[in-house]
Amino acid sequence: MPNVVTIPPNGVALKTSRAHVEKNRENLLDAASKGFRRKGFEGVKVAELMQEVGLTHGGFYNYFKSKDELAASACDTSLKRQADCVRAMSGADTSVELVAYIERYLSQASRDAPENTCLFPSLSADVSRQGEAVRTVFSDGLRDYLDAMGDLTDTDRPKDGLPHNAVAVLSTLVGAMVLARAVNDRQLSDGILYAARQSLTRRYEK
Amino acid sequence: MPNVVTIPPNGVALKTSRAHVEKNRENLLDAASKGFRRKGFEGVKVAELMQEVGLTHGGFYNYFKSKDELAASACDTSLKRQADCVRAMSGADTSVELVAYIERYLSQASRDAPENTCLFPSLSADVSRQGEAVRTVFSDGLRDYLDAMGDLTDTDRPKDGLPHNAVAVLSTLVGAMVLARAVNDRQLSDGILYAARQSLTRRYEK
DNA sequence: TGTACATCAGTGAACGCGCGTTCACTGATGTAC
DNA sequence: TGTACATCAGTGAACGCGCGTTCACTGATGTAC
Repeated sequence: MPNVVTIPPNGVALKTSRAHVEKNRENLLDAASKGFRRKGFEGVKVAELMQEVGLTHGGFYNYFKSKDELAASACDTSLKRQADCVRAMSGADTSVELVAYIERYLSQASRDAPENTCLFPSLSADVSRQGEAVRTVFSDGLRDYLDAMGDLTDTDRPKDGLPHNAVAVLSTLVGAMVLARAVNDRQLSDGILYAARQSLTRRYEK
Repeated sequence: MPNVVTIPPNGVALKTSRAHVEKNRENLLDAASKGFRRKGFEGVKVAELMQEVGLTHGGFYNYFKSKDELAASACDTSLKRQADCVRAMSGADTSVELVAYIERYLSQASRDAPENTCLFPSLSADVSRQGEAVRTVFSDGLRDYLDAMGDLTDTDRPKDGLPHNAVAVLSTLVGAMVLARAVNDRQLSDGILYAARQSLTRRYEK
């Protein structure tokens, strides 16, 4: 039964097949982004992915030219969302929001749910071994993210340069999470998160 | 011509075949460690690796039970070397040595030569998706490394706990390097290294 | 509004390649006597 | 010291599996008239 969604994911019956296709594409990008973050680029299999969104593997190429193109698209979408999320924090008290962000970022919950959290710790190493398309998307996304974070961390920053504090903060966040995830030993992992959290929040509290 | 090394790598003729085997094993571990750091675990192929040390693929299993076991052994060896390297720094002026270490760690040369530098940025993400053997080796290695670095960064530290400053420093080092390597854009990459370097050295200079 | 046709999402078998691993075999090394 | 034998590093063909990608085909959708 092609082109039929019995129980549409969003609870609303899909009117046209064009909307249906669009929805499938979104589901694919979403499932891919989650999969990539949890399992890495090579850990995501095209056939599995298609099954996840209720299709068979052959149809994949109606949506993307290749797995590489999917990777680039999925990264692009997720990176944009991330940067927007940071930008949305430029509220009243940036210090409070920043500290909250740091604590959420380096929480045990985030460590255990890479598929729902920041791309940088889970995918950066993979990206460095990917093709130019993915790397370019990633570079743009990172620039954008740092720019957004710079509004919180770098009060007087150079016009064209990088927000240095944002770089330092993100580096610590990413490094701590990367190490905490690699480690086998719960106590060590928790300790790494805790120490990094302390170091960062001490700098930005009040 | 098995068991014959015409031009021994170290310039000294190998006396016995037992020494020969030992040498091959060392070469394998070394080549594997370098390969893993540059190309990731999946990027290293058994056949290529064996060719690199002048053997054919079939012989691999005389040395290791599996590719996984190689990964664990290679990580173990390299991690021990790393920690020793940090321990060797506990000289007269720790501050100077630490700053020099940071600057070397976050240099462009290090970024461009992952195969010769710290395992953590290049392999941590991979390790989190590896089997328990590798992860345990990695955890032990990281603990050891942090302990060594703690002697430089944490003057009064808790007996059994983690050296917090060491965790913070290493996190920043790792995160910055991971991001700098992922990025496609030379200028952005250099900027990340520079900003992270500044942030860290400012903290430990004098 | 109804009909004929083109388009295209979706299917699943098949392809082709890469790669970890196995295995029968070779020949050198080292040892027992 | 010399000889016979066991051991084992090394070889390369072959296996088996997984996976990205292709392709011929189906049938529903959407459009032209």
